[in-house]
Amino acid sequence: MSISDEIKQSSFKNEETKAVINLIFTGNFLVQRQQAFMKPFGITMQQFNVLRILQGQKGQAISVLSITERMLDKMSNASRLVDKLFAKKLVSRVQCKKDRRALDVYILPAGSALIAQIEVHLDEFGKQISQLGEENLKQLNELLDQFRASIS
Amino acid sequence: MSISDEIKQSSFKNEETKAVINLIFTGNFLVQRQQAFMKPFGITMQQFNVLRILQGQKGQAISVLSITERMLDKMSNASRLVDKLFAKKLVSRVQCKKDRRALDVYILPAGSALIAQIEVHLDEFGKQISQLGEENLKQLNELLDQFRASIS
DNA sequence: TTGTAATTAATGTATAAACATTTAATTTTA
DNA sequence: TAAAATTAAATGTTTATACATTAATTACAA
Repeated sequence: MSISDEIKQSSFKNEETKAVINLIFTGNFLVQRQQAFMKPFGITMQQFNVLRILQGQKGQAISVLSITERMLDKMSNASRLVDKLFAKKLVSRVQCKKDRRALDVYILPAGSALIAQIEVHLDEFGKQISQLGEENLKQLNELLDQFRASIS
Repeated sequence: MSISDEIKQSSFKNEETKAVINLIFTGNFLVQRQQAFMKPFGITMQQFNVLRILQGQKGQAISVLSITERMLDKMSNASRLVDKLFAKKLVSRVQCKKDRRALDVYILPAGSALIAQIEVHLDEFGKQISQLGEENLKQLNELLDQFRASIS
């Protein structure tokens, strides 16, 4: 379904406006899909994102600030997200010895297990997308990077 | 800045995963930019979006349901958005005569004026994006439509 | 016609986001 | 070193979001 049909708008002022709307719409679309994926596992997309960041550390600790830097949406509160994950016993956290302001956050085995479980589903999702073809995807990624770069 | 640098992730599992993350990130990026644009005008992006939908009606009335169908984020509550715009005296609403369940929502001159004012800023934004070139933008729009289509 | 289903919008509510402020610890600098 | 500035994380608060439910009206079917 083209963006025109999705939002029932027959024409756009110009290709730039259309791209902006198309990008926001597609981003929302993906967020909603991912949220739906996560829901049965009792976790939000943002929480999953944090878990994945921790997983990427391969056992090393990471501070709340570093988590924020790696998050897709830097506005959301990493401190509270870690809180939620802690409450679910998916992560642990201890005061950093080198800097007592900071927290060392680790993923727990239960967290890793949850990620693994969810990633099976995400792989299915990825397979569908791969229909687009590697070349098209690379081009898309490049255009997205260029797009953001065009905006000061 | 490439998506790798933006979220400090040196590599991605595959091009599909990278595209998903890149799309969500770029969507967020745009939403935040647009919100920042709107803020000085005392309006949110969602509210602006509704105003623009009403503007597109060229004076004709539109129901709350039809507004929802045209919205980028269909989860948000068009009823409450219209409420907010009504409180700001940017739109009017009257019970539809043909179907008393429905509301006829119109944009008021003050609403049109606000849109015009904000669109000057948005045009500046569009100019920056146009650096990408018409062809690239068309390709981007096409890839986005194909991308969504690839997902059942 | 009359009861049932479907549709339109509004409302209730728990949670999350956005953003500012606070607290504690560290770094800088006068 | 002591005061000021900066940094890391937590917290407070207002508003928005997600989702379910409700209320009113209309459409449909027995």
